[in-house]
Amino acid sequence: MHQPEHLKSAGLKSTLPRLKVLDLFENSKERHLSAEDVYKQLLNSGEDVGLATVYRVLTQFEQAGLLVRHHFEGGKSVFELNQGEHHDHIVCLQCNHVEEFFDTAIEARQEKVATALGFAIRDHSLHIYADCTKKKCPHKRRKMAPTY
Amino acid sequence: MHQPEHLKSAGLKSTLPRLKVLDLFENSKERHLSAEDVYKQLLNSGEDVGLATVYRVLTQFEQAGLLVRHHFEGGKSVFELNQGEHHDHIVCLQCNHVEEFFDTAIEARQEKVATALGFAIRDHSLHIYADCTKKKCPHKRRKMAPTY
DNA sequence: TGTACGAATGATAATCGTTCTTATTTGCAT
DNA sequence: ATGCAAATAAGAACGATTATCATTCGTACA
Repeated sequence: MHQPEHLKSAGLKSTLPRLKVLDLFENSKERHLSAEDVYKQLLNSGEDVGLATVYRVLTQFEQAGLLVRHHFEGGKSVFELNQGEHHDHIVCLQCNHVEEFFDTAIEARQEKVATALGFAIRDHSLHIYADCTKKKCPHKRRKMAPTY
Repeated sequence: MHQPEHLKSAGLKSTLPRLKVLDLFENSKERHLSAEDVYKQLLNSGEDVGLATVYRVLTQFEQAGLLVRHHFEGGKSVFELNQGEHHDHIVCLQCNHVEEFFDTAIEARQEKVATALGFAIRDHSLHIYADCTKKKCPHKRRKMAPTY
């Protein structure tokens, strides 16, 4: 477990809540978690964290570059581990599962378009909302609130 | 003024608040308005509408296909007239002005990617957040809350 | 042209995700 | 060990949005 170094190098004290949150993202089945998701999972694991702390920690991790924040439809922020390579998202409308993809052509065209309009891209988000074409959606249907 | 027909054909009674909101979108300088924007502008015009009504009407118009809703960063929904042709958005980080664009290559690649992953696209949103490359941002700086 | 009835409205309470406040606890350098 | 700044938990506060409900309005029909 090399997490304490992650935190230190990010200029953050190595505290229990922070370690737990980081651990959750590194070991959870779902890559994409909302604050509420993180909070509930920690409570279920017997941890005693406050919701406010979860929000604070997630924001700090985002600023430290450990996590990436996404705004899918539905009003709540969703976070995932920052593993360097940028990617876009396709959200299954049946089960809310998130698939990641990266397309060089799309990225390149975005640069071209922005340049043509006189802008320098700082960030972008491309979300595709789609239906599975398979007869039975292979993604496990979620009973709880969508996690994205 | 052919608005009453718009409403009728959408299965909506032609009421004063609805006419006023539609009129605002058709005549406002800004294409992109939030619920709060609409509410304030109507109040400034001397109309006596309730905020709840504005939210209700905007949602109905979205469902009727008269308006399109966008979720830019910042937590609030922004609406614009639905004029048929889909387009994506580039948001100026200096002034929050929204520029629209459409790129066939990007659209095509999205289809390709989705198909390859076994999805049928139902909707998508591409938001580019960028800085103006001109020395002075040509877009009027907003003093009020961002309208996008 | 009036009228009745259901739909639409405005005021306000409630909800949801998130942030702020504050008293208390914790990490860690000394 | 000890002190102090930083971090925490609990809950209040917040902004955007939705729900509730009594009142008003639009319109089909007499």
